Amino acid sequence: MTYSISEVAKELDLTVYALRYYDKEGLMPFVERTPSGTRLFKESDIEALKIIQCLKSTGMPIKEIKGFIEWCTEGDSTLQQRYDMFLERKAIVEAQLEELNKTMDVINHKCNYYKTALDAGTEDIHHNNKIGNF
Amino acid sequence: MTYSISEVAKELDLTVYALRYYDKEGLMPFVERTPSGTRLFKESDIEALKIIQCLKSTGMPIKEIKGFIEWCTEGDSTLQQRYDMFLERKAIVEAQLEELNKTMDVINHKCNYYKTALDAGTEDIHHNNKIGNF
DNA sequence: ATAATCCCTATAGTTAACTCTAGGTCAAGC
DNA sequence: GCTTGACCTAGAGTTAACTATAGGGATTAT
Repeated sequence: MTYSISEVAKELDLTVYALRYYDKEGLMPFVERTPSGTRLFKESDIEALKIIQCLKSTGMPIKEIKGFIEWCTEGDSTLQQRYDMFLERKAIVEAQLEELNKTMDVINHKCNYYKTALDAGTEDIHHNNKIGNF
Repeated sequence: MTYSISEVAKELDLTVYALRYYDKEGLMPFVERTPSGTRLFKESDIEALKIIQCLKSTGMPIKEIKGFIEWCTEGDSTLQQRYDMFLERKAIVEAQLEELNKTMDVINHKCNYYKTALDAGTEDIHHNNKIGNF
């Protein structure tokens, strides 16, 4: 069973344009074609695209993802590089989580700040501990 | 006590170019100038910039942040909007955290996958449960 | 008093990741 | 056999957020 590019786009919630762009950038060397050139996506291709989306969501640029895909096509000789890459990604995501949690703290503070001000009817309630002009 | 633009840039770990760009985009209407036009940053300005950085880190575009800054200059009549905005940001950050945690799960799976393959010397160890071409 | 070093504005250039258009092919339905 | 709709490529255009350059003014160090 295979899927057309528009079916895959719908499934992964991205555009047909984006998929063709990924292909052009070398992220999909595994996708086969009909004799007339139409892409045929297998189930495993969709799984591969999900990994690509995962890497993208960590902030990895497409050119680096391409490098990873190339390692994959080179077989077992690149296992170490690929392992190291995922360890590095793990560290990056850990840092992002930490950052995002700090951001959440600030946002929560601001929610409380504005809740209090709104209840009081004025921001002046935060007179001296009002920071940063707002 | 005031700070120069380059001192603020160093403190907040961004470039002088970026700070001037933010100013041009209307994010810093509160920063004062010397008679000759040099920006003078107060402690409260730096705190405001930290909030701006926080909002940016949630993925909020600069034009929207500008809207928030404008509300701030309009006083208590915009308290409700500002409160709603932070509630919305909170929801967004919650969703981002959830996404990032899912990403982390996938990355961890891949770390295990490659650790196992590396120990075995070959990716073939994952024969039938190998998904997505890698 | 002059050179170095900071500051300024205005504006042009950069980059990533799409997004869209033009022009064409191909398979299915009427 | 012809229209319709999905597919294709090549290449131009878009957008956000900087980043850099050119040209000039002010302050500090020698």
